[in-house]
Amino acid sequence: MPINTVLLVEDETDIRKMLSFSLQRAGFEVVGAETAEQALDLLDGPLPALVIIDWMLPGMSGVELARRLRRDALTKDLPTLMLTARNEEADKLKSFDAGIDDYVTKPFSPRELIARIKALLRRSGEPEDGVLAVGRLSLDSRGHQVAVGENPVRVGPTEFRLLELLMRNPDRAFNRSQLLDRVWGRNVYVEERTVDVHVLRLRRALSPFGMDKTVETVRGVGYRLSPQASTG
Amino acid sequence: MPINTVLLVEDETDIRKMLSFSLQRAGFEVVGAETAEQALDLLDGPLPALVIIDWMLPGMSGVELARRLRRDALTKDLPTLMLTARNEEADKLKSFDAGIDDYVTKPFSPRELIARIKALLRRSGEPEDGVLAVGRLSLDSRGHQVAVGENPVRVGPTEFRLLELLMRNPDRAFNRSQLLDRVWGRNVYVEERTVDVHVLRLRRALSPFGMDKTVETVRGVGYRLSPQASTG
DNA sequence: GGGCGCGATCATCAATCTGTCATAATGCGC
DNA sequence: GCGCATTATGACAGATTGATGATCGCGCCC
Repeated sequence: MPINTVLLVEDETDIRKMLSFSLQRAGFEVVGAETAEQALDLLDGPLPALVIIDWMLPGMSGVELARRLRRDALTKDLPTLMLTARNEEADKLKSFDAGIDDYVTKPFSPRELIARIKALLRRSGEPEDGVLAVGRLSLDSRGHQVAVGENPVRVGPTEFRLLELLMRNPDRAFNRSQLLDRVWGRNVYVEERTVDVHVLRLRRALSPFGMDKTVETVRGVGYRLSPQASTG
Repeated sequence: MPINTVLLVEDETDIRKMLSFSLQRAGFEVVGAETAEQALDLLDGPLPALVIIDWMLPGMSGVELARRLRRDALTKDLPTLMLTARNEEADKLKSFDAGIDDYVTKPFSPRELIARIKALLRRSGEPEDGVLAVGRLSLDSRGHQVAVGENPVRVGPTEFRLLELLMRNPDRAFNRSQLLDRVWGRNVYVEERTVDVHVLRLRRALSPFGMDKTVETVRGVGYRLSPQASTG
């Protein structure tokens, strides 16, 4: 289930097909489910970006499904949108109470639905941008933190930027000049050999976790981050 | 502007008062603005949790205001809700296009409005009851109280807002400029180093409970609240 | 008017980071 | 194995950056 996937839980085949078509036109991947149970099964795999739930479902109701999603830590942040034929205040409140993020009443125009979906996705947008990971090594650029597994790793500012560049470009070798340009900034006069020292310091910080081999020397060229070597 | 504050941009006094009343009953602090311009001024200070915008405003329109909020890095994540007397599809689309998160048509019931507000805040990760918790540390934005376990912690107003921001964004590093913008408000001329002093005072208030390590220094950047370090 | 709480600055001290060098170690071609 | 080229490492002095204590001023309440 790719990132721009929408899980559509709707038992009526016609409506499901129609919606699938509209959603696909708008650039979404659509995965359909006919029942809440089937939806829950699908959610055991990779998560979609959003779940659209029909109010009336055979078996477990849409509201109950929403409630379950909200209860499970894994799915509780999934944006959800309720689809319903009824337009009653009580139903709306019940939906919101179940943790639904938005509520659309049939008949609705596909355009409105798309607009609402986009608004929802914008809000839930990209909360976890900036977390790079290579093997057990992770770097959170927003939080300015490096860790191996659960263990935080202390690195200085320069080593942080260096690692960040390398992690953004795994398996790519940089020569010292490129590293100076991109980590230190252009027009900064620093001896090329200085790079070596910072690579050393970075390796030293990673070595207690056996990840020092991850930053490889490319003789005659420079350095490279190699995901392979992480399983050292 | 405490965290559970709602900024209400509505030029008609009667409606503004009515809504303020409902919102306050529901536990929100309300700050009113009569024009988009006034709202923008207010948003130079500490940010509210949500902005409610009337479609029709004298001067800058509600849609334009929404668009501006979306454009500014500081306010682009603020949940927004549009209030309108019109119920036309085109308007809705225009609103969503301007980055509005939800859209409520007059006449609406206060209950529905509250329900939608709560749904929005839930999505943006805002606890509705105003109690944030990180480890044993808890902060009640409504009651303006901080505690570690059962022990209340005395902190000054500025330290409170600072902690509030950090607790809402755990594991995220802020530089001093961002902290000044979001805690002190924009266009407030305050020395960057002043942040250090308030961080110090905050740590000092937390240290009797061993929670002072929770506010971490990110050298060369600023500060970060780390749930990990709380188990000190 | 005189405490009092709070907030902003400043000066100073301490911790950490940085770039560079000298020297040891290593890899590589022959 | 040899010698050259390249990289790793330890040490260091200066420069940055953060922590801390003290001070000053302001608004408020008695």
